Amino acid sequence: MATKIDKIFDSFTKESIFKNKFILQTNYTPETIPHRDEQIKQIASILAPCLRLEKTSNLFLYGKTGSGKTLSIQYIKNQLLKRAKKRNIPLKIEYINCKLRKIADTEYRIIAELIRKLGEKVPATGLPTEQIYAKFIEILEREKQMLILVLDEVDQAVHKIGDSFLYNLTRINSELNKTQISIVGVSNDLRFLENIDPRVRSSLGEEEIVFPPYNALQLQDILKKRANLSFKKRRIASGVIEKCSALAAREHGDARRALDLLRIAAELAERDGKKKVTLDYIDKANHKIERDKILDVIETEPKQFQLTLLAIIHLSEKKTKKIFTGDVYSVYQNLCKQIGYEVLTQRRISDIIAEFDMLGIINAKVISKGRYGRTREIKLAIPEPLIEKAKNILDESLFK
DNA sequence: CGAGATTCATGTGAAGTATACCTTTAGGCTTAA
DNA sequence: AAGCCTAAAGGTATACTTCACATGAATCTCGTA
Repeated sequence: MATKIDKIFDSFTKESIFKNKFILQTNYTPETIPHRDEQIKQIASILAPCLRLEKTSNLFLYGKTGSGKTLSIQYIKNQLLKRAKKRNIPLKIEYINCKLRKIADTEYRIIAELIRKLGEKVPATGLPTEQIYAKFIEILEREKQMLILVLDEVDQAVHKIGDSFLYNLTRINSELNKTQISIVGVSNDLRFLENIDPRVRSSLGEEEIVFPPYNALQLQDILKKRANLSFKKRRIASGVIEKCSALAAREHGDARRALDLLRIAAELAERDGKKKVTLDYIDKANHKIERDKILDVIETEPKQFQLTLLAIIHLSEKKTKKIFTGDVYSVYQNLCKQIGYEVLTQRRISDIIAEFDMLGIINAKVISKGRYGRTREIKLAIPEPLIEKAKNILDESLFK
């Protein structure tokens, strides 16, 4: 045992593959952002007036995951803040990711989170939403300033809670005297603005910028630049970068995916005590990412959600037949009785199943079986080899 | 045979309920003058 | 009398339930050729 642990420590104290691992991590904002010059220029010119404390147009950014939206807006945020600081301009830019559950997935929570970012405390519940807005406005009115509000993944929030909060936000300017507020919406869904309140659409979509996916060559370029900074010399076998790019390009040009692949591959190689990242580690990394992503979601889900998922897993193991809501519900009921959990109604389970669909853990489609009614046709979207692990996690968290 | 009507199993929206938590307020107790 | 603490009152957000109506194609019904 001791020797095993020694080995692990050895591989870490021995010289590392990395020179600076941080550079490959997802929250790192690089000095330059290749292949996004056009977009950055556009965003910059749209947001520039805020340096003169003029209200800028609201802005909307579209693009698939890993196409550089968040990165670009963060980059510009930093640049603007740097300048603002130098010249003492009261500019604030707040970034909120609307997808985060329990943090920013209701109107109340979004505003509350915003207030917290501005450095004030608000209770998690109990206040009227109206009052939260009032407090928000009050904070803004304390001094003359410019606020740019970045709402990442707004489509998620709107899908869950509707677009009224966007309307309220766009309207808030009319209640402000000293401060002006601009909104930058970020969305993965290209058709997002089509389905929302026209008033919001015209206000929020004053300017729109599309981020096209990176192609394989661009991905390679990005990876090379980052790899040079992040790795020591000659630690990457030939073809590794190319393979990462190719895999990520297949996933609609997701640069984040490409970087994760490279970083995790290197971590795995390092853990094995290797000095070079070779091609086979890319495959391992690919599996690991997929696994971690799914298992992590499963693990952090609330109990009732986990029970529902377990019911679906049981069903998908047993029979190859299609799974319907009714089946899931009866298995779920049995599970609840078995473990001694409270049984929720089918209405609620229906919603929970819909949420799993959104998360991509399952694929569910509403179908009509004619004479035999209407239901969701459910398919588990967890890769075969992961199902056992998923089950273990669920058992672990439910049965103890 | 084909057009409508029917039917089933559940989707889906609206309104209601329980719970946890917040602020306000009134009363009671302590304290200092 | 002023100050402070506490508990009750009154209010909200959230997760869930209840109620009621909407769906939509397979199947049934029945008039017609």
